[in-house]
Amino acid sequence: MDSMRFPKSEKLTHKALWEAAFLEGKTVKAYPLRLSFLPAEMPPGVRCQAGFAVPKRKFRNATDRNRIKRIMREAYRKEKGRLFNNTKGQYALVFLYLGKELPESRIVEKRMREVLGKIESYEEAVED
RNA sequence: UGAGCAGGCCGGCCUGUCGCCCGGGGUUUUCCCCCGGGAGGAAAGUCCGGACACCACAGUGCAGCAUAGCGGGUAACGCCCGUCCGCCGUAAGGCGAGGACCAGUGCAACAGAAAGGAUGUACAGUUCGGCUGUAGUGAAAUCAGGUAAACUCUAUGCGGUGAAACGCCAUGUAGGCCGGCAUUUGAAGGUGGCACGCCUGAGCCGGUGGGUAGGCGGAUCGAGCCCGGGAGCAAUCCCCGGCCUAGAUAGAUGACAGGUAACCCGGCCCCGUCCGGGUACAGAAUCCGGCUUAUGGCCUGCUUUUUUU
Repeated sequence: MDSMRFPKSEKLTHKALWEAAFLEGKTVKAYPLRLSFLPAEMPPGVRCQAGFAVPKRKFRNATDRNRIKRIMREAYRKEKGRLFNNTKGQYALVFLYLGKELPESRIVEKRMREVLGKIESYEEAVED
């Protein structure tokens, strides 16, 4: 199973798509994470593209922002397999960190699981 | 040993699991596998100086800005080294916008009658004129002095923009139609804070209609690093040999677990080869040389001295 990988093709790099997902996408929260997701057409072989953001206002040092983004990325990398198995759609995902302090990895992983689960609920509601 | 001064060095290491970026190789559409490399001393602030790119290989004048003993180093500097002077410190050492107030203008606390078109009080002198002297305040009293991180003057230097530069490819700021103005006696545009000057030069302006998308280069070999020798008080320079050392672009260089060194904090009927917890400041973005600021620790030399033995 190669679902633990997170190659460049699964990174949300397209600026316009990022803006669209952030501003127009559905938003779900599991503090300290906020996820905005938008159904979007993906390149062949890619299910979803994910981007991670930490507000500069709350974390002035680039090292802190980098560390939080890395922790979020690791959590997504570990948990995305479940999402791919339980959903069908293709999405652009933007994760925003809402906390004010440096997080612990296991808490972020737990919240990541919750927030991805809400996409599954969303798909079920749309199908009905 | 205490207190202090100067300089240098390090910025954890090991193992495992899962990952990211670049290069090379295998397989060669993909998928996947192997090997190698992958943040800092400040990468930071963006405060100076350059390289590089475009505008005239950036020219003249004005304005503006910067620098300021003397000598040297350097690609260059507001940096560095040496030295004189001044100030601070017992000292080791540290600090200094340290040119000019015989060009002009301005400013000046307290004291004092008065600090620039002054002349009060007391006493004395007198050519009887606020004319002269003394006392008194002050650094200075018609004798002038201080001050330029006051304007200013002198000398020297500085053109502008800044990798979102710039070049190439792609592109609906295109192509088409209508009207007007121009084609060397020149439309229009470029350049700078301004005026000149210089350059491009056959298109330009208005209307109509039409709503897209970015990618690649620049870009990692350079005033480069290391060892040794030489010149010099030193900064630094020269020579021989060796080395290749991050290149992302919503931005890689990581996450987790377990050991361990050093240091810090806390604990103890037990003060140790103990137990528990923690890991400074901080993330390359075109590249160099500096400065400044943030920060954990180690080492060396020096000063002082009775603070201790």
